[in-house]
Amino acid sequence: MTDVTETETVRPARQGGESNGATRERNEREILEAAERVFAQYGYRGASVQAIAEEAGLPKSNVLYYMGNKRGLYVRLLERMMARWNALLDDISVEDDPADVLEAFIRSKMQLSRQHPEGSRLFAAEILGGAPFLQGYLRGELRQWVQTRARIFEQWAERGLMDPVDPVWLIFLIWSATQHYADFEAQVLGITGKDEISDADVERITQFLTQVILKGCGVRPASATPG
Amino acid sequence: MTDVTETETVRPARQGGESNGATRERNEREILEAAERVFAQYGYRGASVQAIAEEAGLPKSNVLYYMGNKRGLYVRLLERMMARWNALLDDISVEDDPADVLEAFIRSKMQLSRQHPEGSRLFAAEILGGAPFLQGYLRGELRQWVQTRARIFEQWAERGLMDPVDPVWLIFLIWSATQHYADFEAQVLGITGKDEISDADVERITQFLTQVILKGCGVRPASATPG
DNA sequence: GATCATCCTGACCATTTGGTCAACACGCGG
DNA sequence: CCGCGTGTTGACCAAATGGTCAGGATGATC
Repeated sequence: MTDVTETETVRPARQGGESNGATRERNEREILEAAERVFAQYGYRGASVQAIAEEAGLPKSNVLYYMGNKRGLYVRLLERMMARWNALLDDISVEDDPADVLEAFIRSKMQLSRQHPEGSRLFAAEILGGAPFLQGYLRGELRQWVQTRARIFEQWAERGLMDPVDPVWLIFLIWSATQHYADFEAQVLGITGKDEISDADVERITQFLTQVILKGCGVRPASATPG
Repeated sequence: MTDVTETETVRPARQGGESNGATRERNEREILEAAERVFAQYGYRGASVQAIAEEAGLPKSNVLYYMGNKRGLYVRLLERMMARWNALLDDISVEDDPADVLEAFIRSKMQLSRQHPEGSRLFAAEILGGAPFLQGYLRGELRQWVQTRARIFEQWAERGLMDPVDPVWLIFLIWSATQHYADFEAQVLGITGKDEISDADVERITQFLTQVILKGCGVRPASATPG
């Protein structure tokens, strides 16, 4: 044991102080990202803490140290996703232009799927499995949000600004059409033969959806040149 | 053995002959149904053979006896679902009326989601996880099917029978909108407050989607009264 | 009544699961 | 130098995982 070429084994990334909670912040971020990928791919039951740990490049014990347990980690991810979702649901009014609102709606929803595909898939997997953790959210906040919007759509219809379509199903239509490109990405890629969905594709799809849906419910496109 | 109230312990469902393969048929059907539910809810990794067996009311060993192993059972379910899918994809021609074809497309896809919600969710979960078992199908058969249809849509557009929208994205739009009511059923129920989606609901949704999508891509509704 | 094909299933196995815990590393303020 | 708070992690655990297998049950056929 005189030859000392390998005294310490590997040494962990960083221990002890490192000023403030920088370590915690960094590791938590890493773990959350990894967990989002794994949960999105395998669902809650199918994902293993071990797999998440490997994806994050940490020992399993370390993941548990930061996140407590699997369930807590999962819930935290769901809440983060719901927060992102809520963030883009700003208020609208009857006075707004339907075309503007619908286009913004489609565009922002599309961007959410684009910027957080794993989060989108995580959400989808949760709903697919019967939404065991999100029942409350669906029947509460989200339901309220939908009803508020639906009311406005109805008023637009009364004012002749759009066809009298069922507003709830219209919202579902927009959700499904936009969500599709995150959740069913594998299908989209397989069929189109692409190996990724480019920014340009996203823009074209957004315009396609906007065009078809606005026209489909009788909304006149916003006049780009007023007067 | 004169008093015959409980001679044999419990007695399995049925053993031995039972004429032909009736037992096999019945048990396989039972297992496939149960497995479809469980896989749909938890995904491939998350589903356990034990859970499937309990759902089917059989010992785990029995499930393995009939199905060989988990993977084989899963693949068999996927293939069954693809067969159902293919069954409704009859051929269309450029000479057909776009409105008829699109409406039939939406309606049959909606019915598929309706009649086999678990199968739909199973398929969705598979795609969500990156389609590890369905890569071949997506890049082969399904891709061909989409391209054939797309060609026809383009020809319709050239003939002025519909707007020149991208046909592939139109197909994705219809898929996503219809699939949504199976895959996101929990969300739909949570938000609408219903406890099930009725036949009447399905009919209304079908008509809503038909109306919006046909109008949205400039297809004139089929003239119910010719002349 | 022996043979056979089919069916049934408890016991068992190696591996993986989520989770706990004690031991330890580190820097800082006393 | 001694705690102390924070971070790290291998060893360990009971339970569940997918899968095997031997032993037995049953009815049809010869």
